[in-house]
Amino acid sequence: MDRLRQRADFLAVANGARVNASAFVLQSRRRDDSGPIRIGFTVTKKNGTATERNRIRRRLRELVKRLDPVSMLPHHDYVLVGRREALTRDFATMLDDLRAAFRKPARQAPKGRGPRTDRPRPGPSPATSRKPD
RNA sequence: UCAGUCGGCCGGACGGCCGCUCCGGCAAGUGUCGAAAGGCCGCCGGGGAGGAAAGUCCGGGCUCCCUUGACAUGCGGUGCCGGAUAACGUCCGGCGGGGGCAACCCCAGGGAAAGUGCCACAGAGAACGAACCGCCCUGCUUCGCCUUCGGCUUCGCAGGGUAAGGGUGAAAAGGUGCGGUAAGAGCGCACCGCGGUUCCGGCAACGGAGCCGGCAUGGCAAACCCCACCGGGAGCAAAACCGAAUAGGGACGGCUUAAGCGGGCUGUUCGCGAAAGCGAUAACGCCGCGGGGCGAUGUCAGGCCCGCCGUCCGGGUAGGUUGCUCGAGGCAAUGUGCAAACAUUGUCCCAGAGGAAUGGCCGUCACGUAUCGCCUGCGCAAGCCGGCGAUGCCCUACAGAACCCGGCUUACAGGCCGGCUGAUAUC
RNA sequence: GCACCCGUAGCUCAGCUGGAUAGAGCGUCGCCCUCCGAAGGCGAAGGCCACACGUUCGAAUCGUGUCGGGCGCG
Repeated sequence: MDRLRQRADFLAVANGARVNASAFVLQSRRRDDSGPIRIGFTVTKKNGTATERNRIRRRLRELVKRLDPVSMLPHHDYVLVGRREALTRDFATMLDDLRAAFRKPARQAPKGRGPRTDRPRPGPSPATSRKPD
C-alpha cells in the first residue's frame, strides 16, 4: 500500500466517488493499471491551526493502519479528507465509521459538485480547477 | 508575613503494544523493480520540534540578476551621547524629561531666529502684536456742593498715555514680590525662567559656577519640510545539474510584392562581361532619418531586440538530484570590562521532512483544581492555616522545523530560583 | 516566501484629502393613508468608528503595535 503524493493524483480522486462520515470524507477512484492500493490524506486550512491539522492527519493515518487491508478494493486510489471532528471523536468509533465507509456502496459524485465549469456531462472528469488544499 | 518590582530557568516523568523518518552496520542473494549500479522489503544500533518553531517587524549570511557606469533627483528608513556587534530599528552604560513613598518604570528624545502652512468654537485680539470692558492725564461741555480766588464731584465729547484688573480660551507675548508712577510698564531691583558668553568637570550628550543682556524667541515637524546617517533588486518556489509533452530560440534549406522609411555604398550576393565596370540587390552588412520595447525617474555616454514553414541542435517547463545542515554553533572554566560583550583553553555534534517524519492507543505516578470526610493548631464565633484520605475534572497551556543565524513583537496551564523596595510584627 | 487592501448602525457603504456635527440607502419600530395589504408620507430607535498605546488643546481621521478578514504573485 503506497501513499499518494502527486497533486494530479489527488485531483483525479477528488472527482471520483465519495462517502461521508462525521469525522472524514472518503473519496475513491478505480485505476486501470496493476499497481498497489494507494491512499492519501487531505486536511484543509479551514480545520484549524497547523498543530490541529497535523493531529487530524495522524489520527486518520493511524485509522488506515489499523484497518485490515482486505476491506479495500485492489487497484484503487483513496483519499481521506479530514474534518474537525476527527480531532476529538473517539478512536474506536472512528474505526467503525471507516469500516462502514468501505462497506458502503460508493456513490458517484452528485451533480453540481466538483468543477463549476460549463461542462454539460456528469460523471468522472479530469481534474481542472478544484483544489483540495 | 503581606504588598510590589526586576531578572533568570523549566515547560510533565516512567513503562507497555503497534508504527513513521534519517544515519550507520549486517544479512540474503529467496521475493520485487531495474540493462546495470543499486533501490524496496528484513534484522541490529543510534538521532528525531520550540521557547516562542508563530507573526514576518528589522538586521545579516548564502544564491542569482546584473539592463551597466557617473552625477543628480526621488523613494524608504533611522534620529540625545558613548560603547557592543558581521549588522540592526537590537543590547549595554550614561544624559535630559515625566511618573511612583521606594525598588523601579516610561519617552519617535535632532531642527520652530531657512521657508511654507495650520491653530475650530469662544474671545477685542491667535502672531509684522493688539486695545473690547477698563485705568489715568489734558482740553471743552455739563450736574451738584463749598464763603471767594479756587477746589471737589456727575454725565458726555475730543486728543493722548497705558496694559495693572475683568472676561474668552488648550494657549494671551516672561512669573512672583518690592520699589516706582498721573495710571502703568523689565522702567528699576531681588529670586526663578530665557538667551549670549567665559571658565571648570566630562571622550560626548550634558552638568556646575561667574559675568552680561533686559524679554527679543507661543504651540504643532506621529503637517509639508530642513539637516545628518543608512539602503541596488530579488529571494532556497534563490540557484546548480539531469531532463517528457506543448509553445517559443539558433543553424541550414525553402517560401512570401513587402520587411519602418530612404540611400544603392570600391562591402555581400545575383545577372551580364576577359576585366574595369554596369544593372539589380526582400530575411547579409553599412550609412542617414525615425518608431516601439528593455533601468524607480531624468540627463549624458554606451548597448540589445523587433517575418512564416520543414529538419536538426541547444536552452528550458512538469518531474528527479543537489543546495541541506559544523554554525557569527552549544556547554564549562579562566581572564578583561560597571555592563552589553570579547578573548583563550577544554569539551560536545545536537532534526533534516518534502501532500511534508518526530505519532496512535493505553497503564502507573506526580502536579494543579473542585467537593466531601478526618486530625492538629489559632479563634468567643463565622472561619482560617497545615497534613492525610476518597471521588471527579484537566488528564495538560500556547503551539509544529521547511535554507541558516542575530534580535523585536505577540500567545502561554502551571511551577522553580534569586536580587531589590515599602509596610507590619518579633528579637 | 513576497506584496497589497479593508474592519464605521442588523446589512451595503460615505465621511479619512492633515482633525472639532458621525451620516446616506435598505432593514426594524410607531403613526398616517386603505375595507385589508403592498406602495407612499411623517417620525423614532439603533454606534465605546476592530483593539491597545501614543502625538495633540482635541483622534473615526495622524503614528506604532496587535487581532480579524479578503485579494494577488511565484
